Amino acid sequence: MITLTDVARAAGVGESTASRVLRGHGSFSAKTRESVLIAATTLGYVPNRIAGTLASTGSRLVGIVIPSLSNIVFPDMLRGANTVLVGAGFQPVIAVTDYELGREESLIESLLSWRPAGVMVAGLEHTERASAMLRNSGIRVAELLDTDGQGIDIVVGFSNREAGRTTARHLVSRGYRQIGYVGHDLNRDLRAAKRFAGFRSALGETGLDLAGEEIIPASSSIQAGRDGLARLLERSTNLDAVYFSNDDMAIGGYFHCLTRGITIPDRLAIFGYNGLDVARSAPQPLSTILTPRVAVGEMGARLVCSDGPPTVVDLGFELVEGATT
Amino acid sequence: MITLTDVARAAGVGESTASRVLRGHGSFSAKTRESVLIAATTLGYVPNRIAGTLASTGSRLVGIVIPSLSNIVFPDMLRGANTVLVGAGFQPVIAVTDYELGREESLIESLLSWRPAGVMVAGLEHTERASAMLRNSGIRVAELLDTDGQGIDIVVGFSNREAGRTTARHLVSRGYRQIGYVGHDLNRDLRAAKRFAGFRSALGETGLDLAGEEIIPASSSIQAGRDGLARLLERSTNLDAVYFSNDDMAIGGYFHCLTRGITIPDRLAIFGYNGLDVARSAPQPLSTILTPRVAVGEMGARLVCSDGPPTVVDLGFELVEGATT
DNA sequence: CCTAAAAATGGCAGCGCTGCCAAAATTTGG
DNA sequence: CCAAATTTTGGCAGCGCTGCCATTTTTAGG
Repeated sequence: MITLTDVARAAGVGESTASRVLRGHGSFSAKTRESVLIAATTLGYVPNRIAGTLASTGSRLVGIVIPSLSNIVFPDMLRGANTVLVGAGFQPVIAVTDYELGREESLIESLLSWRPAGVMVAGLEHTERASAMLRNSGIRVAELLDTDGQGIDIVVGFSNREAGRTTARHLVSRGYRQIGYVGHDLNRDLRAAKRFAGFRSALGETGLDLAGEEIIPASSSIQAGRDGLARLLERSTNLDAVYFSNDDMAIGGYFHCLTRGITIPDRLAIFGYNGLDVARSAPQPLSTILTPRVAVGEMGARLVCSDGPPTVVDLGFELVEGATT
Repeated sequence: MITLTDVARAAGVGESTASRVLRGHGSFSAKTRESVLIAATTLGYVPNRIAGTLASTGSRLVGIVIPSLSNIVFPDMLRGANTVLVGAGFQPVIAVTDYELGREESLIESLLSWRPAGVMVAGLEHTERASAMLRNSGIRVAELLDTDGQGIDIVVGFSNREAGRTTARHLVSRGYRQIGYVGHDLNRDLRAAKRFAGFRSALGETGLDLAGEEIIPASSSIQAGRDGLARLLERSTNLDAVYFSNDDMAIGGYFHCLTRGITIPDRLAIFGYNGLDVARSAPQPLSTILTPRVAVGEMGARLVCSDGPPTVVDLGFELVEGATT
């Protein structure tokens, strides 16, 4: 493997000179520059950032911890973060927790051992030890996609609880009274649980109660939404609206209605969460809450790369009145 | 920052002993183990893998280069790779090229500077220099999701060309004769271009010609498929089937038909590619080619972590007869 | 042409850890 | 109880690079 020393020798200069040329740091003559560059190219030199990082201080790595890659929300956020990070000269290192806090803890530990410049993690809930590690790491920590709780350093997101509340108020104001819920595993998806909690509480404040609920014990999917709604409607025949834990589930519900010839929104209203493309482009655009996922990733990345005091940024959400309520 | 030396001193042992205990390598007494572990915990020691990697040889990093995070195909593949990689003690480092070969080149360069244990990259097409860097890197290189071409080391995927051909033969055997195509930017998505090429050539072999095509210059999306089909049908009114560049596009087309009351498959047949959930769970399951994306990621990761001769693994694909042809 | 200031350069000590090796401690077997 | 075998341990030289500093070369100014 070609090292900087090899390049320096081939170019007939000292290694620190070669290093300066290759990094464009400090001063060197045009002639020197030339010969070093030629030597590097000729030898096919690939710098060793491991060594570079150890020698200097601070890597250009940023750790990103997300629960899943299957739920498009996280790739979306990742995309926003990636754009900003790469633009600022950082490399993302991703870790996927599968919605398990224990795994999150060990992944965070492992990420920190790479001495990243910062860490971005989805959500505010972590194990005691994970929180402690993040707090003591001495690097910037951004917690994303949720503002319902106490953050460590940087928090960028929106209130899931409030999203649930907003949905409930919307449905009630539209005249729906027999409202059901179809959701997925809430023990793992803590943010979906917060939405549901907000939804129930706002519903309660209007004097209403949930007219039925169906929670499937798996992760969210279109098929799960289809099956969930089918089961719910078997039990609760008089529903006039259903709130789904997210758009995937809601689209499944929508498909179920199409299949069964259930008229939307007259016979049944449907409301989702996320504002996915598929929801927007459906024959009847889904009524949903549009979340700024990409923007959260961008803003989180921007803040992680900067310094400043701990910050909370609420990017809000937007209720999209589709054709299903 | 706490170093191994600090831990060793606190535990009253030498640093190599502390290192052995912490890594569970070599031999040490139970008593020593105890005191080192206590010291490490007390001090909140976080190992520095940068230093560790430099001192030993070879990192536990694996670079993954993909064109996009928006197209679910890549997160799917990533998921498969991630599972295997993490299971084998590796950390993925991802880089997103935005379908630009030039950017791919510089990302590969940057990844290699982390001295990864291996690299996984989507596709077989790279710039001259990127190929050279990969070839000379001395590490395992897996090229994924495509087998139509010459690989560098490990190739895991399936033939996109053949997928296109299979689709054409299927449509023809089903009796369709006026077949159109709706696609997205083929200059960037090389694999979609290969499918289209295969499709056309197989169609030609049966004596047929494409009855119309509409290529939108943007990346694929449901809305693009909707708009694309709408435009195509304006021009070519007598089509009996349409092949879409992928399922996102096809679902868009499906939605267009639902909206316009175009009966599927009687008035118009629709065929996609990928086998996405949304396609499978739609009221009329989409006829499509199911690709083993997750398995490709898994297998690629497995091979990248092992040693052995250069290999090509064709994982094939499956034609799923839905309700839209 | 000489001196002072500025620019360019090279040497070398680490960064924190691992791997090697020799030394010390312990166990085994007779 | 002792020698031999085995286990445990610590010292130290790097891994390849950067940052500091001293030295050399060049340029500027008189």
